[in-house]
Amino acid sequence: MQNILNIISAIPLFNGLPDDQLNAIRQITLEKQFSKGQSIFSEGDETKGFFVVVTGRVKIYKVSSEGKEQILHIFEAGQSFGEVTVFTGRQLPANAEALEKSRLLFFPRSAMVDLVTENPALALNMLATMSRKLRQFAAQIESLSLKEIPARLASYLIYLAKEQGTSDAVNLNVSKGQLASLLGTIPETLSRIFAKLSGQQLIRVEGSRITLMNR
Amino acid sequence: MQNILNIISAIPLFNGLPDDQLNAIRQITLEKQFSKGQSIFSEGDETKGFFVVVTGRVKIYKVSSEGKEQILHIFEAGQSFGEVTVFTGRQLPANAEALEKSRLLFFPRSAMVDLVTENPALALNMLATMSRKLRQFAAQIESLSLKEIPARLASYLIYLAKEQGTSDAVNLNVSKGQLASLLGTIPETLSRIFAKLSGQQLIRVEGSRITLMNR
DNA sequence: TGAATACCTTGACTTAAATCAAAAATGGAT
DNA sequence: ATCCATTTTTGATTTAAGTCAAGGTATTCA
Repeated sequence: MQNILNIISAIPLFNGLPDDQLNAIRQITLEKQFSKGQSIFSEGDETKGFFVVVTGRVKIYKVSSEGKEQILHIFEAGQSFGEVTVFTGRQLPANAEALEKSRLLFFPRSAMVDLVTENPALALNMLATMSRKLRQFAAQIESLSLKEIPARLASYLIYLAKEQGTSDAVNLNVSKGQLASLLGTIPETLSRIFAKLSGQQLIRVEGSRITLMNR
Repeated sequence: MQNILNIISAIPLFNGLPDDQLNAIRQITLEKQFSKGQSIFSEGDETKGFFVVVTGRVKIYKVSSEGKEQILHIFEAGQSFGEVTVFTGRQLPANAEALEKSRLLFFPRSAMVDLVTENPALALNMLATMSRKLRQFAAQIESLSLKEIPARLASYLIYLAKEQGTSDAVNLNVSKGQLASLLGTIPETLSRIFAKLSGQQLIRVEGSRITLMNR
């Protein structure tokens, strides 16, 4: 098993913190394992702390009264989630589930509040992290309400290409059903859009590998 | 004119701060006036700081390439906006415009970062404020993608009733056109939905006064 | 007061996407 | 490999909401 201190120091949230602070953080860290499909927390649960992904992937989602699922975000290694209510102490606003076998670090709420209080650099890091999330959410709201689905898919593919450092071919890191939920639609519709865009020679779809032929 | 210190101490963001800190904040505060319809900042502008509404109302919105507007939020007295990029130093992700004659306080970025660094209580307040915004955004994403428009309108009316402390009658604080944008739709559609719900005796619409007859 | 402007509503039509249903493809597990 | 379960695709249909166009109602300002 990898040294927890090494893992912690590599997490963007804790970037640039002095060693004694990293050590203090290690003291309060708990390690948790989740298997594929396992629930991490549910909407309405009380906040106990927040998580950082060490390995694996976690989806954050909401479910409508009719059972339709909307994915808010998918978090990968190094990213934190669940901190939204750590500082307001309310109920969690969404569900979290492991998309695959995942190793997470857990930071209990009150200990974390203490640490942030004592450590301005940590507070600034957390503020920056939350700012980034707010920006992403604003983009997602824009996308959901202003763009039709082919345009949402296009921006997502371009975002993925940037993410993966490739300019013309991307690997979907989620199933097409999950992607549909992330884009705010359903698998049937997404499938038709893939077919349409392929027909127009805009993309080429080979399983979960998509080639962009015309940005 | 009201004492700036009094105003600052009444802002939720600065709740519970000691007097010397409030004084330090006053030192960096600038006061700005905006007339109805005046732009406060635009998407892509560089971040210079953030704002708190003293009087008036401000809308934060995005515009699609076809010119359709989506309101992300409307801020009223005591609420802050624009802090999303103060801690990451990137371009502003949306536009801000005064909905009416508004008096705002402006807090320059670098001075604010210094203050937060020196004052853990302020850092926690800011974290709590941003958490609340993240929660609201998550709710908005859910609403936009999981609910059809009559349901979005219903939740907004119920939210307004709670906000205004009335159980059965609410006053729309925005024009119906603005409300349409806030709900992610267009005035025509909203108008039809008002007509439909009135026909079903679920609400009664008298100008900007809505009576809820059946929650 | 009356004109001008902005705001709101209604109607006819179009369209994007959801639903329902079923077939095809994929991918593990034995 | 073969079977089973899940995921993905395709087809027919429905539906909610957007578009375009025109009329009505307020509001504001001179």
